[in-house]
Amino acid sequence: MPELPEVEVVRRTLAPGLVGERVAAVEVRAPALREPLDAGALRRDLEGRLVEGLRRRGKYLLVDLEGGRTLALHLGMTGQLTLTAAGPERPPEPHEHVVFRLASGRSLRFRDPRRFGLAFTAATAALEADPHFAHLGVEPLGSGFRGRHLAAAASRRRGPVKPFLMDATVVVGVGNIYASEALFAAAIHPRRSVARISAARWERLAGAVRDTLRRAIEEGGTSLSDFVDGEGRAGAYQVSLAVYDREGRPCPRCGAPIRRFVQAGRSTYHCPRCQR
DNA sequence: CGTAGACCCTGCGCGC
DNA sequence: TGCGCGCAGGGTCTAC
Repeated sequence: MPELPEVEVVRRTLAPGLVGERVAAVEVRAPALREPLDAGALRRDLEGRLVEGLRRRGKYLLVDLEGGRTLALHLGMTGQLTLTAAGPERPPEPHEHVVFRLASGRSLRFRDPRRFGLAFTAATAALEADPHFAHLGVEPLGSGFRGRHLAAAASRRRGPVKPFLMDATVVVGVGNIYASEALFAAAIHPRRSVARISAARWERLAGAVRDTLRRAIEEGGTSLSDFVDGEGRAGAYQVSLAVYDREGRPCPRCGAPIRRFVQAGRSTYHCPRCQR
């Protein structure tokens, strides 16, 4: 579910209610997500501390805390981060694995049924060296992301362009939905070899990735089944999807039926007429 | 070295 | 209605 746009939407909707707040208590209710939760470290690094800022790196949400530590959260496939409303606290729902109680009386809830998510802390100043981040590639919405960057990364690689685009060591944040969507926008076939893409097409693809992600953020993200923002609201970009989850439906550009096939174990959607 | 496949986990929709 | 199967937006590890 959560690719870069969804994580960015969560960041933007959480920031007003979270930044400047103080963490009163941390309750760990499930022992393990993708990695075991270190309840002691979470309490030590968060309790009594002010939240100084909210950032994003790829699909990670970064909560900077007073005292030089940062809480890193990853939503995996089904993760949700929501702030409870002011007033009496509701009891935790199923799959709410971590509850961050705030001094205001509200709380930040981390819910993740499939438990592919992550929650851990690290020194703010040394985040880039953390094994979770050290290998990550460029931010697609940053100034360093151009066709040139993709072409350079591709020169050391083989194989089809769609899994390449989803490789976080190349560029971060592009998951299964937006890889299909960006390739459609750039009119590039997902099976095309990275060795057979011209400089002009790499430039077009980089632009398509940027535009697709930006538009999805503006629309509040894609809610196919369970994505919600920091206030519990669904996104709207699912109605703007051109190809993803639209097998058999007409291509919005030419009307040909959208096709689905499996690539590196994931569903890929494309228009066989528009994408070459 | 790079790529393909299995695997982690729960829930849902579908066909029978 | 109930059951089994396939599939799902993430990433990592192993085997080639």
